[in-house]
Amino acid sequence: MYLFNTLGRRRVPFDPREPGKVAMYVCGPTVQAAPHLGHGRAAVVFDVVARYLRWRGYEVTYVRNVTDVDDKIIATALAEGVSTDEVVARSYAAFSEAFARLRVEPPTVEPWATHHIPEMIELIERLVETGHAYAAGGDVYFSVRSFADYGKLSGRDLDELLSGARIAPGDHKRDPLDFALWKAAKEGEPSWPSPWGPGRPGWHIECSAMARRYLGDGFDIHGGGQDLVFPHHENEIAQAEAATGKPFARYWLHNGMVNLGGEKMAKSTGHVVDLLGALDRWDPLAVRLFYLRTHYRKPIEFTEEALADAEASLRRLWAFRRRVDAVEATPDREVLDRFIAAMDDDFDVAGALAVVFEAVREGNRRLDAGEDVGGIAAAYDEVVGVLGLAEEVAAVTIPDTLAARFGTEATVDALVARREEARRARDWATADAIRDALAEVGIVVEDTPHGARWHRR
RNA sequence: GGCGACGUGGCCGAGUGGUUAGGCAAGGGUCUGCAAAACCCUGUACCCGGGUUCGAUUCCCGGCGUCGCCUCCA
Repeated sequence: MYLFNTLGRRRVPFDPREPGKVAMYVCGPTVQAAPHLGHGRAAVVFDVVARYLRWRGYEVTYVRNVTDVDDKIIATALAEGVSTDEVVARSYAAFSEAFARLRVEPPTVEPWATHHIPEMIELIERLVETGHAYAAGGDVYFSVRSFADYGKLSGRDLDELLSGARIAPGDHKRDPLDFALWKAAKEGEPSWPSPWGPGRPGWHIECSAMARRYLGDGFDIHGGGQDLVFPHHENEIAQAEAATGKPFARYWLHNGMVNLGGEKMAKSTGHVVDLLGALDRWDPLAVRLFYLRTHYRKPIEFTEEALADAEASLRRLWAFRRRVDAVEATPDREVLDRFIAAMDDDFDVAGALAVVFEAVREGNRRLDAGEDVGGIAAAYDEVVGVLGLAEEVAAVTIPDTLAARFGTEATVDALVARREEARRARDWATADAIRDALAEVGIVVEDTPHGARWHRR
């Protein structure tokens, strides 16, 4: 299995810290506002990474944090005249709902920043003790120049960074490159006691502290959006490695951005497509497929056509599976092997999807020929399950009035049977009327040589 | 300006030194009461200019273009 490691910018063999086990940490959302399409991508991408690794037999510990203390949360609360807790609760609920609808499995651990202040303080203390950090005016800063490896992830050169660096008013930095580990409390802000006085953690320290808390040093995979490479992940490495002298994370994976009109979606500029809104408008799994059909490291452009396209592709997949009843066969080995070959190559989901579509075509062909498709259908269930794209078969209820019109019970099966009866009698008018009536309540009926089949929408 | 990624057929999107990716859309056909689904057939694409090579979309150099990071950001 090969991964593209941002650290080193190369495709390298994946070799976990402990055989058979994978420890991974992914930067989760700052619960400040409603999620947009970009947040969904990161969640789905790493969901598939975790699902796939588990499917391949690894015992995966997946940690995805929640950042619940931050400048913008405070600003939003202030602007709306509500508590920060309220802003956090509202945003967290929206993220959770969106992720669930995208069929993102919950991580093994979902640590909240504010529940890990002691771990952060401890890490900061170690940095101060070892001379990598200094307190100034109630703040504590990381001394970037004290960490020789600074820039190794993002490929930055300290002297070139200088031009962009700045010291904001009120900072007590000794060097413009330094960044805050701890910020002294200001009036009306949430704060916690610390050796440097009341305050709150800087953004970067939480991830270093929580990743170490749950996964230890030298854990396997650290993921996040490409926009976090610098400075966030660079800083995480600096803090953790300066404090411990040990490697922090071994493989760094970064997902590409979701663009809108050629430009990255960004919360700060309001240049976004609301995620929950999109999930209302399109099938959530079509949104999931929209994310998945492009390699995770590439940017994707949001367009309505792209979503419609994904929906059509999904329907093709699902239509095949509906043609097959219960599957108890052994999954087709070739399909599985080709799927694995694609996924093992830095999670080439697009390539893996091609395998699925080819299997579907072969399956349909065999069904048309009256041949057995058990192995293919079983393989389909395996791989589509790993990708989280299987159709959800929900219970269907229809109004009694509809059934009454055609003199039958209020079940889809009863109406379909009634229609079959009409068809046998060559009563096309009744047959079509039933089909139309079912269509109005979202049921599609299709005739096959072996009788009618129906499905939702 | 610095660092990095990318540029594939109507659209989306993998991949490869020389044999069909795949999806969507389109046209033709088979099947079918109609419809839907499905299957078959149809498109020889890889930014531009050099170079390496028997041969490059695939490697190297240059150019053009797009995007990301360099400030909060999935």
